[in-house]
Amino acid sequence: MTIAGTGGRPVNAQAGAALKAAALHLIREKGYENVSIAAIASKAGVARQTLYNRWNTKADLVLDAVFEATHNFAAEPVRTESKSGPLLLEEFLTNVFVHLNVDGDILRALIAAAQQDATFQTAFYDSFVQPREKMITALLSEAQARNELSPDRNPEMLSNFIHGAFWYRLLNRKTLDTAFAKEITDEVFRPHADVR
Amino acid sequence: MTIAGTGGRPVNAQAGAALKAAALHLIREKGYENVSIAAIASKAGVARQTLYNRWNTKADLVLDAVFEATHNFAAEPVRTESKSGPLLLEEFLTNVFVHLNVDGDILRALIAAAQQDATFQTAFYDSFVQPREKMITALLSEAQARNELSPDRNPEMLSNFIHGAFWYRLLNRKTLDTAFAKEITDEVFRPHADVR
DNA sequence: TTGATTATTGGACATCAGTCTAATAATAGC
DNA sequence: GCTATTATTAGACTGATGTCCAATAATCAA
Repeated sequence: MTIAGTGGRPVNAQAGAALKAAALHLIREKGYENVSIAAIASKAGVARQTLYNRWNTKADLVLDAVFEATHNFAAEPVRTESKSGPLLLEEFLTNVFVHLNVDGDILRALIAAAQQDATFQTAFYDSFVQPREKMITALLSEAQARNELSPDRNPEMLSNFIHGAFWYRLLNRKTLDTAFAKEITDEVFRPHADVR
Repeated sequence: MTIAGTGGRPVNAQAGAALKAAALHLIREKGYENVSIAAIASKAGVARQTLYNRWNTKADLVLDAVFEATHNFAAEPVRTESKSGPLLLEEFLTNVFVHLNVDGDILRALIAAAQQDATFQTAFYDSFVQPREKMITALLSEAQARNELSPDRNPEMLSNFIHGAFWYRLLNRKTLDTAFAKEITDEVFRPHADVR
């Protein structure tokens, strides 16, 4: 443990921003696998070590970059008196799918990286996956409170199903469109028999 | 295009078997990411090029090896007069989860490899993913024919949901146990209101 | 201005995947 | 036995990741 001394050369914030921008630009152009760390550093006009000073792996950098660039995607759906649970879910999923049709390849690469690097896995889960899981869980719980969903159903489990449904399609490169958003919604909010 | 001539040194079948065995052994011991292709070839007592003569990547080799070693896992469920659709599904999922609790790390690595290599992705999907998807689709279609499932539900979509549910948990390293198999089954076969 | 401290840089280094090549080995047909 | 053919082997080579290091640059405190 070193005690932080005073002074010292300050971190160059521009370098970090340039690295994120370079990474996103190159990866959207050539694809995640075809962009080397050296290429990103070079395009950012920065030494390779500077990148490693900030992130452990390419995945950590890209997670940061894509998170920053798309924080408005898959945002908390805006609740309104007039919007029903099914409508909110369908809109949310449609938004997510729009994002995935743009950056789906990057997300597939990040999911892959998470399988190969336990440290990145928890970072990815905590900062990206888990929050979105909770958004849908909350949405479903509220729908349950409004009696749009049977009280004996488990919002967490349903959120698991919902995310699984489109992860599976994303990872197997099947289409994610509005029709699929509707199918998921219909399945979740399918009219059910009264319990006993 | 070369026309296959007669003669020539025959392929050494033992080399292929030794490579598959070495790969499985090393990977189960050290983990997929910690085993190099050179180490597999070395353990098999074979030149590295011999491995490349048979498979394009480590993933292709391991897919072959794990497929061969576990073809009895996730096998077609045995139908019986007395077994209901829910029971068949729950048993099937329980079997799959037993397998995943043994070789889940390998499958996560293969799913990751599929995201990084389009050629492997189709090989993996065609030989491994798709057949299992169809098993569950068939199981659900039969249940539908026996009126255990409403005719307005879509077995293919449900199979997508089911696989997604446990892929999602597998990829996020959450537990896959008998309780989860039951939860999936209950959700799929949940009593529904009559249509209209 | 000087000294301590921290960031950045450029380069070396080990390891790995994947491609390629020349030499050698094992077969079939003659 | 001889030739054509194909598989195997050992090794070289390129490009990539990740680690390490010494030199230099930029700041604070005195």
